[in-house]
Amino acid sequence: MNMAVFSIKRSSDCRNCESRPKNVFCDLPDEALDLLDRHKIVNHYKRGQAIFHTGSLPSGLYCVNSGVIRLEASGSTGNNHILRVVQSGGILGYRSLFANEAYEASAVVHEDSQVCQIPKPAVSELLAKFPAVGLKFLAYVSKELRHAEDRLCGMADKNAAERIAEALLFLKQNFADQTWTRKEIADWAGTTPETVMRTLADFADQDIVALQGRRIEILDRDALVAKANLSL
Amino acid sequence: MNMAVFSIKRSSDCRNCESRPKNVFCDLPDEALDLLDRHKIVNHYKRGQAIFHTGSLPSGLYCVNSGVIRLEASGSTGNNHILRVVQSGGILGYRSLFANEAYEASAVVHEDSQVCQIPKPAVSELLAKFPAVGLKFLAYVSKELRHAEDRLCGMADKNAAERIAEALLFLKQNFADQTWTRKEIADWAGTTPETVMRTLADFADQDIVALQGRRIEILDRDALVAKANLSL
DNA sequence: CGTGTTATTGAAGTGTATCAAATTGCGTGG
DNA sequence: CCACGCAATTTGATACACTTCAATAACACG
Repeated sequence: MNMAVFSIKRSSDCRNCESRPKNVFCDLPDEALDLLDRHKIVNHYKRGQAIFHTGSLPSGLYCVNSGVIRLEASGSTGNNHILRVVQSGGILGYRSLFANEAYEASAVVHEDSQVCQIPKPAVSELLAKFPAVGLKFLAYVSKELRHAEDRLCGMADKNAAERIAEALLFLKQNFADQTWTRKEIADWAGTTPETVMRTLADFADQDIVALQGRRIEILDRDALVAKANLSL
Repeated sequence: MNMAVFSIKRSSDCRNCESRPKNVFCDLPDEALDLLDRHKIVNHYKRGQAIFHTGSLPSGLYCVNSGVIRLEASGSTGNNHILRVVQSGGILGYRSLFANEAYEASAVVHEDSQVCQIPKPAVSELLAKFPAVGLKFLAYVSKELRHAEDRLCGMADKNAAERIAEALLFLKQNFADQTWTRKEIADWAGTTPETVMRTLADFADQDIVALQGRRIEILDRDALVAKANLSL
């Protein structure tokens, strides 16, 4: 919950940013990248730090350079939910900014990260001068909407084991070298750490995963896919 | 499941469309409205008809002129889910079009509707010539994303009664003169018709709602809000 | 005025949360 | 670098909210 940023500096330039080929700014002309360069603020965050908090108003976009960040929404009852997980090439804070709403979730650093903040006025200027960026974002948000609605359906007609299998596939596939606690898996799958544990033990019995301490290794990906009962 | 459209005609013009002030096209210049007018196709659909189906590819946008349309996703187990409900001023098919994906849900007419179809090329032209439209859509999709993620959290840490109370508030508030079956309420709230029934009976006992046959009248809105335990 | 759909109520079964307690593993500071 | 302390894991027992199945009643529609 420490919001302090332990290092602020101007990075060299966006043109050579290794995360750019993977994000919405991938094929911008140099002029646009210069615009970003002039206004961006490079920040470094350590694990556990929050980049922004639920309820506060967005002041710009966050472009993740390196590291991993969780988007967590905290329910009224104290339960947390991991809405999204973002890494190099991902963007944070776009939903609230474009909808002109307060943040619905907090961005918590999962692995030490370098993040560029692009102030709101610079984003506006970018969108005004390069409309193609807006369309890129439109596609990005639209895909995220599908993802959210998919999960919504899954919460309703999948059981805990199916959702946990799905969570394992998602987390391990996209963030292979990260460690995820039982609670984090539960917060993603919409269940409890105990149920995650029992399900993992069950999967281990069937040699689908291997549990070595708190590490989880997927042994039989196909079996896990079958367990997840994916609709798509 | 009848896809036949029982009437096709060109409407007078978008400028005088009574749904426009409520939608993303609200403050477009005349030139843009002319563009829409030249390309749009006005269709009429009857209750139960599908405007598009899960899995098929989008060929344009649908602008709802009048009527009510449900967006239904059918799960693998046969359960349906109502993802969104759209009426005059709403747009359909935008998510798939912008994400360049197949439809994730089917659009089923709930109340006889008049819908304008705007072919994909016309949408592209509109976005290219009037970038502000893209930003409008960006805000629209971003808000929808919040809605979906809100519901996602609700599915995880609310019980059936809370979700049903929420569903009643949503459906009755936005679509006051529509009738909703127990199954439709269940499909929205992520539960079963039986649980909806029992919860409604419970609410009726407490004089929160009145049940007259299959009509539902909300007697005590505040009590229902309390039952829903809204976070926002 | 039938006929199929929706509503309604009951009974039974179970998946999953909850609570609790012991154990393990990890990071931190001495 | 080791030991300590705390957080995460693990397992068990219990409870109950909800689904599921079933059967009757009410309604709406052609």
